[in-house]
Amino acid sequence: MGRSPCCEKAHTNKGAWTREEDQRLVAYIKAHGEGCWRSLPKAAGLMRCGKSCRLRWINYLRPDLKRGNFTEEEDDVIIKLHQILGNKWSLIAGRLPGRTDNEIKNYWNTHIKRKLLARGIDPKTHRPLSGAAAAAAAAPSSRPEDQPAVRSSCSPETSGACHSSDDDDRASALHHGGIDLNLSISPPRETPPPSSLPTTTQEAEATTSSTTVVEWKLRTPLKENKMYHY
DNA sequence: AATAGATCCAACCGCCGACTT
DNA sequence: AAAGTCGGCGGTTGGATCTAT
Repeated sequence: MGRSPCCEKAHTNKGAWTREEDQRLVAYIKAHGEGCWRSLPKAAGLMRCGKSCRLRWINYLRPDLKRGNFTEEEDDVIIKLHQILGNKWSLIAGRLPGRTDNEIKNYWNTHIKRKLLARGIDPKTHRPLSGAAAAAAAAPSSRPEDQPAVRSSCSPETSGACHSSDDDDRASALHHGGIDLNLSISPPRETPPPSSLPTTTQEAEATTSSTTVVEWKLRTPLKENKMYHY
């Protein structure tokens, strides 16, 4: 069946959000709450697609976001959950308060894949790599991006079946992988726990209240929010 | 200092399932 | 039952930034 576009593309902004747009979106959601994303842009005076507003709010402006570098503990949780759930980033994010699916997905693709390869573990199956592959992955000069299976873990022709085959592998991976699966999964929480440690002074201040977080985000130029892990 | 290549991540795209008409 | 709407998800991309030469 045909499907109409989610918005009038000719009259919507695209690309990076401006501070003013952020302010409008935050102000609107503060006043009216989340929901009805389709009508939100017009109501909030934004020339944006509703989907774009939702994404911006969920991935960046939401006051309960943790932000900052991932901890070793979070790394382990992500790895273990990925072994069980596969690329179900939203489910994984649901177990990591303050983290978004997009953030975890990016972090997986840029850091954890590499980390697992360095350990000689296939990030897709969580099984030990074959000898040659492991050697290649462990070689200092070989970056994970150079491994075809890494850049596109699911080829276009297999993407549909990607998860199911993963799921098949996953059960046996529980026995073959070198990962401790003693993971106690707590129910998803609505708000971040008090132990959500900020990683910067700014964040430490920001975590004092949701409002403060939003205000800090709006004060801070977009690119200064970028965090690198060198 | 210049610049080419590598890396990171915010944002977009298209698809899907649930729900409504 | 069919068609349309909407929110949500995962994959991908483009541009900014960093690093190496």
